Amino acid sequence: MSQFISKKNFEQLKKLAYKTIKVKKGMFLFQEGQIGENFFVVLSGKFQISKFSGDGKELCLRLCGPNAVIGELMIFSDNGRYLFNGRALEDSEVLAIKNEDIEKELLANSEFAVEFLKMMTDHFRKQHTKFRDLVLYGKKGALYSTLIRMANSYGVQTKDGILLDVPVTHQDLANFSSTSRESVNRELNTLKSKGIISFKGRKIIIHSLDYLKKQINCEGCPSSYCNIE
Amino acid sequence: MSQFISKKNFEQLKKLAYKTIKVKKGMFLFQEGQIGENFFVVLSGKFQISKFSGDGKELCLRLCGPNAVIGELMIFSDNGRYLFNGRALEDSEVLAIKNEDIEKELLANSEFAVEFLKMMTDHFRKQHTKFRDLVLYGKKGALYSTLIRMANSYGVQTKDGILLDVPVTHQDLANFSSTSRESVNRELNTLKSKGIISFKGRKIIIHSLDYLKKQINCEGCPSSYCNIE
DNA sequence: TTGTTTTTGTGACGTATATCACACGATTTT
DNA sequence: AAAATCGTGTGATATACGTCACAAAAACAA
Repeated sequence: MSQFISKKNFEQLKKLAYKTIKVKKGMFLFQEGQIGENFFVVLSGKFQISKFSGDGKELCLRLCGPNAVIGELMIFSDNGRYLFNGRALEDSEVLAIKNEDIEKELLANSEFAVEFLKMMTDHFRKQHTKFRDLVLYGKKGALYSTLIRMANSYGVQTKDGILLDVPVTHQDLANFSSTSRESVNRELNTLKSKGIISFKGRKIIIHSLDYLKKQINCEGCPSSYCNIE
Repeated sequence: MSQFISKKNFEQLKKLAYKTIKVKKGMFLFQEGQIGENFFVVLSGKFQISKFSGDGKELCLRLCGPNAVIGELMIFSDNGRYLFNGRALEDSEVLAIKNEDIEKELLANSEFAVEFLKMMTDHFRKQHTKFRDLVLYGKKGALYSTLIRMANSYGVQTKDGILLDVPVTHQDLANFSSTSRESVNRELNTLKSKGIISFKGRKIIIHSLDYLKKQINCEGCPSSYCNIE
């Protein structure tokens, strides 16, 4: 998120914080439906942003490390309920900022306003692309989208391909793709047999990101949008 | 859309328009992927907002009549490409407003800014709920969601139930629900056999909106979000 | 009116994918 | 080292849903 905002204004944003919160691994910083008028800047640790579906499954949407802005960007909104869950995957620490303090700053500081609003629209656009992949390209598209995003966020270029240097299980990938563990397993193995990916221990190496992108018409999209953060 | 903004500021918004555009029935006012830095206020007629999926099918998201704001609310964004298609369902007329003129006004007029940003966040939230229904509750959920939204937008309370007083075919409902005409037909007929809905000519009467809402956990959501506009 | 087009209804069938069951290896705990 | 837990792999089966084919009904046009 912070790539969308200049260092100066990001510091300005952090100055608006009124407290820091420590969140233990596994705990929720916020949950969907809760009333809450804060949002948060991650200082350390890692958060998973998700929604629960009717039958109790968890759809994961983002994986957020330091400098990510989480919570909601629902400024000037009356009905301030969180749309998502934010759970710490590790012991973490965040800055909490009140919506109303952002609102005041927006009206007072137009340079900040421009960058903040830009961040907001870019965030929305990012979220939009994720839902698009889920809705318009089905389960397989959602998995491919997840792999591409993880490559953009955690990919390490090696001579062999792009190593997804993050510990994820097939179940995790399933949660990001609204599908089942078994289906992920099968699809990964067919991708492997096609030579698109391979495994190094438990981690995935992507040999042809292009193949994955082509399947979901993800041609032009810059990696600043197309990531998992 | 306009319910989120006061009459005064809505008039202010319209004053920023630099031209009016007539759009013939069936024509696109804008298409996804196109570069475009305008957005539009519908003066007359009706527009359908949609996206095309990989295999050429059309996912419909909104149905917009007079006073709706369409195009994008992507202010301060560099890469101004439309995310959606906007097609006229009838001969229509719109006001065109340049993003940059909104941006200037936002920075100059803080009363306008507050209301406009509120409209923006509410719009995001609305869009979010639509995608949520599509992703988290499957085909059936998407159909139920579409029926509920149409009830909130076009429903007429009669002694018999809520009449959806808008001409829609099963194919239209399928397009709004990312499913097939045949599936819509079957699902509508099972809803009918359960007494949830019935037909009056080609139109649908909903006898138990609650049943539909319960299926997709749509309890608290105010009809200002949960509509098709 | 008659013919044409659009919309709806329904059976048959195929595919995608969820689910269940269980095995196996790897890793962690005791 | 043994036991327990966790992640992965894979077949069998069930289900949801799309597609195809075609018929009937309704709406519209000539």
